[in-house]
Amino acid sequence: MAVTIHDVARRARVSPSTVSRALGSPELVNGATRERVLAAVRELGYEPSRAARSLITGRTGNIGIMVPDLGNPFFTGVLKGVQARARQAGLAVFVADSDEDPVAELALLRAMSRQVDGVLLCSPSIPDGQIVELATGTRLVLLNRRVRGIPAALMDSAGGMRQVVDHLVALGHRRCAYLNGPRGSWSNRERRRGLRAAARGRLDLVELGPFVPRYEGGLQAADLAVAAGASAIMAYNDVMAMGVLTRLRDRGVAVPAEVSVTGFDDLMFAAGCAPPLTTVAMPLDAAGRLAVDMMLGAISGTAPAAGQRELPTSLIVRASTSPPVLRESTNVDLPAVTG
Amino acid sequence: MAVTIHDVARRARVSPSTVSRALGSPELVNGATRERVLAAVRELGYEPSRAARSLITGRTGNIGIMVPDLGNPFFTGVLKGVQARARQAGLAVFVADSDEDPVAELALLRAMSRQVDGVLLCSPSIPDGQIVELATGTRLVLLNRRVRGIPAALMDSAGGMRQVVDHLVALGHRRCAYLNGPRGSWSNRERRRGLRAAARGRLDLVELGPFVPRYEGGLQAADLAVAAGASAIMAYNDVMAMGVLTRLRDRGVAVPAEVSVTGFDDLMFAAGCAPPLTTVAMPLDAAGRLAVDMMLGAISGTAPAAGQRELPTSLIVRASTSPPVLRESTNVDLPAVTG
DNA sequence: GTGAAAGCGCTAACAT
DNA sequence: ATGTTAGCGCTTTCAC
Repeated sequence: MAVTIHDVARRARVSPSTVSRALGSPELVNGATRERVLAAVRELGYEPSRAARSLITGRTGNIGIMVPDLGNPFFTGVLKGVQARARQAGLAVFVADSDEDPVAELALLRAMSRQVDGVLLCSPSIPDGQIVELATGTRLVLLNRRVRGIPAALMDSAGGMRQVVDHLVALGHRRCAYLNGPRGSWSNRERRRGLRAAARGRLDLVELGPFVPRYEGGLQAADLAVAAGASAIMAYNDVMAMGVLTRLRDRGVAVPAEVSVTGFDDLMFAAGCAPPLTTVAMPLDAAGRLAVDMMLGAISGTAPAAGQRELPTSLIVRASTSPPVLRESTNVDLPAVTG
Repeated sequence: MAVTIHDVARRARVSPSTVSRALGSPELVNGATRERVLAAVRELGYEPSRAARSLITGRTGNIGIMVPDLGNPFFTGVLKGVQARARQAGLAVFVADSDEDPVAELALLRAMSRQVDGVLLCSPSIPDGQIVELATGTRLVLLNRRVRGIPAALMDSAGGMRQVVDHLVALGHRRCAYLNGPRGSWSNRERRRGLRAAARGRLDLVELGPFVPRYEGGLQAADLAVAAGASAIMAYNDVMAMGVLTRLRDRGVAVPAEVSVTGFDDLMFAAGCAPPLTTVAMPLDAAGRLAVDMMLGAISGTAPAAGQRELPTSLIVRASTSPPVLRESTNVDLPAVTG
């Protein structure tokens, strides 16, 4: 078996409580004794049992994070920030992937709840009511989702969408398509909300979808957007935008000359695709860290439990957007030729 | 406080031991009693404390996974498989991101060791000796790395590289560049090993680098490869290959007409970049699952502790490779014009 | 088939 | 400043 506090105590010729104190509240023990204890700890390679400790303190030193898909760089970006901040705070991180299955999600959450001090929840799709219910049994901090009364680390998606619209309007676009993400998604609702507000009276907005928020969804959506006569296509996220770019290229539609395309998220490859994608950068890492900080506050009881903090987003302009020159001239010429 | 086994016992009018048995070894308790207990469990929403349980059983029901970078889709791909299989087995997963820092890695491993039954280690860079040492104190399963005597879930990188070489040779390439990944990386050694073995006598091989295995590394490497007169560029991984594609496009070098490019890993965007990338698919998910299975075997003590299993890889041919036609003709023409 | 008792490794009163 | 005691919630002998 592993070395216990008794082994250390025996070796340092003190009682177990002194060892415990030397480790947890060093100021309470005599300097010389402390040295002896610490030496014994080092020699034996002693590491306290978290299980035993948590049994008595009621705290585990662990937090959990639940995400819908570990294959999605959006969530792993957040996870990376969570992990980094948790490490600094001496917390270990449980990760659970619900695979977008709400039933599995609830089960995982239940199983997790007993061995964490709180859980960070990335769940775009489960209903508000269930989240509220969950929050009664488990300390919860929401990520990228706003529910009344539950603390949350948010990213200003609506603001990001507004920046996209401002950009396209400034370029001269008048008729634009939005490719909706999943129907129940909070992110999609937010993005669409910001979009509609910004577009009102300035932009002829065609809403398409919902589509699956993947490459395939983009392939499918591209044709619909072209058929709708949009001079710019705003995709729900970068992955869909990639699909759009591919499909347009295959059909011989020039980007951005004939159609402009925007994404959302600024994933790593957004800079590297062809053409480089104009998109909205989300502060994933910062949001992850913020969520942990809020959790830390909630655990220690110092912070107001229900704060919601929102991080700014920013438009990254690259080469996939331009004024709608060629298409405008096509529109103008064609009637002339035909008529 | 949360509901304990005593609460359930009182409600079901039995002793705590009976509750424990009803949950853990149902066959040992009378049918009617069991029903009563299970009902009480349900009504109270009882969830056993893992901490208390592990204190006595010596098992935690947790496993840990250590990766060098959660921002890298390669590792999150593995993580996804790990998570899925662990969930099936009723294990919870701790995740730690060492951020490629060997010192942090050791510290995290130590901190983790007491609260997991074993750890899955993805560590391309720490020395073999340290891994062996680690394995004495902690149950270890290696991922994508082979160290004598330590169980491991492997992917046949060398075989993947051989397929790349076969493909390029078949297309008629004779002079190819390999862009090395990080110097100390086990993956890079394996890929290079497979490459050299396959290239011997068939290919004029130019080795460049090491480069940082990122987009920027590819940008940098592309120029060197072109200068070296290679008709095909084999990148250490897809992310570097993306950088290569971008740089070549910016310089007006046609892919694959003038230069063929290959990647490694078959990340999601490899199909969506321009041109779609010929690359080697790694069984990330399967490797993650396999590693958990091996861990399960090691924990239950049934499996031979030091097995190493290797999963096959497969070449995915897309549009970034072709016979070196244009370049050949350029080579032929240019001297004629100049001379 | 069920209950009583002991103890896993640790911390937090309470003594000294 | 240090030791003693009790018990966190659970499983597991050992009786019955």
